[in-house]
Amino acid sequence: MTVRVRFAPSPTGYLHIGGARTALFNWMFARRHGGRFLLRIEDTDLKRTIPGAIENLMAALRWLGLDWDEGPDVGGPYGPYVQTERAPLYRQWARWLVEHDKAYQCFCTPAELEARRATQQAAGDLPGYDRRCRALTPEQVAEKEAAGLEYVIRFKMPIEGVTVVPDAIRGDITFDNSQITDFVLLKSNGLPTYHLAHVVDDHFMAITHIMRADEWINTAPLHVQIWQAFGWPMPVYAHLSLVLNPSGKGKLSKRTQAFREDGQEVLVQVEEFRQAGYLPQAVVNFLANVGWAFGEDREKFPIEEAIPRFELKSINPAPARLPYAKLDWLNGQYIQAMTPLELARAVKPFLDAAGYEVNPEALLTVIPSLSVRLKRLNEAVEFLRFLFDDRPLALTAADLTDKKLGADGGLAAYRQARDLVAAVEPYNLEQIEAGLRQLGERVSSNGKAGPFLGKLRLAITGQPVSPPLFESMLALGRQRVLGRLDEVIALMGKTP
RNA sequence: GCCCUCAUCGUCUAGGGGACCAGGACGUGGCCCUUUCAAGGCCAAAACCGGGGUUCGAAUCCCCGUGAGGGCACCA
Repeated sequence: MTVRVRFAPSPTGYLHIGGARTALFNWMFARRHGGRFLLRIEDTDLKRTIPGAIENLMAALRWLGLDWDEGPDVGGPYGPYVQTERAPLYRQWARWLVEHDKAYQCFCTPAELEARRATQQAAGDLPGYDRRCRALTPEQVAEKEAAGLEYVIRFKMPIEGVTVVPDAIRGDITFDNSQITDFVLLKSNGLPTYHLAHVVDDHFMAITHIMRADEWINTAPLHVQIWQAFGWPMPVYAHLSLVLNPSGKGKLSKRTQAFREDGQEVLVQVEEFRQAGYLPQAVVNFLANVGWAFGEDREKFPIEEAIPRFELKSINPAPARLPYAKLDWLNGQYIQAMTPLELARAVKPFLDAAGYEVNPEALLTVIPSLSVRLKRLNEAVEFLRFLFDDRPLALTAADLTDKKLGADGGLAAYRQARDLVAAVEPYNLEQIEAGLRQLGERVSSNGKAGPFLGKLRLAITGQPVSPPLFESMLALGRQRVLGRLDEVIALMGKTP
């Protein structure tokens, strides 16, 4: 039997990082077993559906490299893959349940239900439907229907006994049936709730394993009962642990912002990770380490290598916060592993977005120094600002002065550096470095080039943090370097 | 309130009765290297929630606490 799994998001928001992990685990499982991974859109909540969500979901999944074998866009033998397009199917099977005494029509209005819930709550009673329509006689039902009253279809949950939910990660979970009310299967607008829709779809789409988030555990007994009512073979359920807020308080939600304990906001939507300059390989690698481990004490790995090792039984059932700091480290590792050309290409869109005109040659010059420094691609913008921004340096003479550089604090040294830059031939890394290093050693009281080169780097880039001096000079070009040195000399000359 | 799940360094995890005075990674601290910032190298601090059992032996199995999370919708 071929393994068939699905990722079934509702288009009520953009793909968030927790959802991405659920998708990843399903995808890995499918790939591990040579099975099929399908994408199904669960859009039965018309009120909460937001425009553009499906496109965002698909784009995010694609960006992560989680390709689906069947889905709304690619089709497949079990379509359609959008629930609102399958509405007649759910109605048909809801009716079947009513006809077989497994479900019933309920005419209670939302207002009535809410009022009763309020009463229950006030009395400290167990909230939940009181099942009054379950006792309706066929005549009463016919009467209400004839009167044109709207109704929903509710499942006839067994009143007594227990329901066992087999879970591939947690083992059997037993629920008292008295804890579960008669849930709505079909809403009055004719669309199904999740409970009915997922069972019908997973059956007709021949799903073999359902990997979904922990939050579904409590309704799983209902789902087990629905499978049994239909008499359909039940797929394997595996409830993945929740991804918590970084603060550890509450689950990560796609609709709320998330904060760390120190109050700093963290990214939640997959799209935000892309915009912040994270690499998809890094994000996927990162996610694979939350709730699952590669083994052999290995944290960094291409996902392809993880696939053959992926097992349901090795999934950790404990809820986890996302270790965001580790993502930064991983991303940095992946950036370091890129070739200069790859990195240049990856960084370019971020520079473009900042309005920086990229001179390919200059960019390539500083790429090697970027490689070990960047944690996120978007950091290149700040780091390379000096290359694109010729505004006068926001520095004071004091910033550029060092006692070790003589009585004038270095003014003479800068003048010599200027002459050197003007004359050096050819203008390349080796020549620039040889000349300036020699100069630095000569002008510094301790005989080391360090102090002078440090100040010179600051003078030329104007940034406390930048690529190393010589690369920066090369990328800038001789004329611009001379211009900046003139600026510095003028500045220091004014305030001796 | 009721029900369900979970529980190893700050965080993510390895561990599935003796191989564990508990391993790795990130982060943190120190040192080295160094023109800034990084990267890199070396070193360090840092955990089995508590209490009972079971057993010759428990991080590993059971029970009870406690804590954290989830659920109790015509939302998914």
